[in-house]
Amino acid sequence: MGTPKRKGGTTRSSLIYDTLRQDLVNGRFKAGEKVAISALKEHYEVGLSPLREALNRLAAYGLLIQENQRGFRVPGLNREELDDIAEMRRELEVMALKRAIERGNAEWESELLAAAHRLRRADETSQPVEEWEQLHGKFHRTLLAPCGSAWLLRFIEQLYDQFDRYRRLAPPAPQMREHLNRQHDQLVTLALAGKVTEAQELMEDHIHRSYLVALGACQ
Amino acid sequence: MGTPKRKGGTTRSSLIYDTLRQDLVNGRFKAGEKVAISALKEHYEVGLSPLREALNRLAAYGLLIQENQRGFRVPGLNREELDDIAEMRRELEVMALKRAIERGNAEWESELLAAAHRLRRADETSQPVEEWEQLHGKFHRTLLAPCGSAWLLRFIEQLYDQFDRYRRLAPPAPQMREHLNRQHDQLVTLALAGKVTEAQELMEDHIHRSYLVALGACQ
DNA sequence: GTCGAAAATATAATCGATTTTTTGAATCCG
DNA sequence: CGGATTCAAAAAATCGATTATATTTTCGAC
Repeated sequence: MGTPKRKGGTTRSSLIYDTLRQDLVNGRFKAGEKVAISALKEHYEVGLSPLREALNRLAAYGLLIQENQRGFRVPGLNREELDDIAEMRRELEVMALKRAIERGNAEWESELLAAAHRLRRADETSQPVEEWEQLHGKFHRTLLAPCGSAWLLRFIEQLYDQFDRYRRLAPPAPQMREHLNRQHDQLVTLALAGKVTEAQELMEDHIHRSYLVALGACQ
Repeated sequence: MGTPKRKGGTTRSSLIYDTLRQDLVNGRFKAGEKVAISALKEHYEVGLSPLREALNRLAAYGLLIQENQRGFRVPGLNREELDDIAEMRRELEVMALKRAIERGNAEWESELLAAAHRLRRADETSQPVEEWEQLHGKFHRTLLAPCGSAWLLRFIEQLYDQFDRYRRLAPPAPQMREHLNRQHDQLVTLALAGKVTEAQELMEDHIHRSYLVALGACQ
């Protein structure tokens, strides 16, 4: 019958992968630190096999560093790496934005407006930070989604995670944050109006300002 | 002493990863096919744990598709995907080439000449194809190596592998191949002369011609 | 014959234990 | 003392077996 016997088709490996990815991006592990596998095992109450599979995936994704025979380490935080990440994010997101604006359809416009609205509301009602982060990521993904390139989106997602490791660790900058929030709405306006160049310039500025905030994590 | 007691620090997991990566890029698995884990286990004479870790890495890298509770599949080959891969490769390699030319030093110039020479020689003496492929990859990596962005190089490497899945499967096109080989030397000349724009244009053409060859794998 | 349910089989995922390698401390010459 | 060497403890990697899930087959009712 209509029983919720719906199988999500999930696996311990994937669950722990998602959890660890979140925790790594959120800076819950000290940068540069060695990963104590058996401690994780205890902490997350998970077996060794699924845990190791998740760690292997995370290393291939770039959120961990794998060293043969000596396990996994959390990547360090340093300015040069952040420069690289921010620069690549800028290049790729600007590229994707152009394509998204040119290819986005009416359905996309609605979703984009909705995502921006939810983000704005979460900010005004000062929701828990994790809630806001979720909606923020969702907004940026929605904005670029119709760019037409699965690989481009994949790389951008990866860079976004890398970038967020720094940004979430940086000290709060309320004024800048407010400015960044306003830019989200401006991005929507320009995107819906089809103003490619202006939207691209705004995106550059948006990422640059975020970069300035994220820099605070490097000292 | 000079004893070859050099510790490679390798692991079964990494060995099987490298082997599988090679075999996947070389098209030794049918596209779209489900991966029979226990068959691989036998074939490569490896245990289940290291094998699964390697498969997880390959899925995160994009050479396999992981589906919870139903194992791994080899990605299919289709034109749209190839278009995406080639287009991204073009964008990113052109970007990297500019930076590499601007930042490459004398040491790089020597290595680039050497890599081009080895590639040319392998072609003239008709070495085994695997030898040539190795040197070809090495040449392209050397060309872009000093671009200064680890992430850019990482993405390019990934796309190169994806692209090669198609190219190596495509029927031979000796005439085009010869033209592509000449372009390698021209790329070196332009790069060493610091002619950024011309080198970029040549790179675009090079990737486009390779794309035309690779298209042959789609029918 | 065919559709659907239920048992049987095959495969994926996970566990617990073992082996291998690294790390860190203690020891031994020079 | 300093530097290498050995040994013990810790950690990583791997194995063999078990459990859970998907897939195939069988079987009975229509």
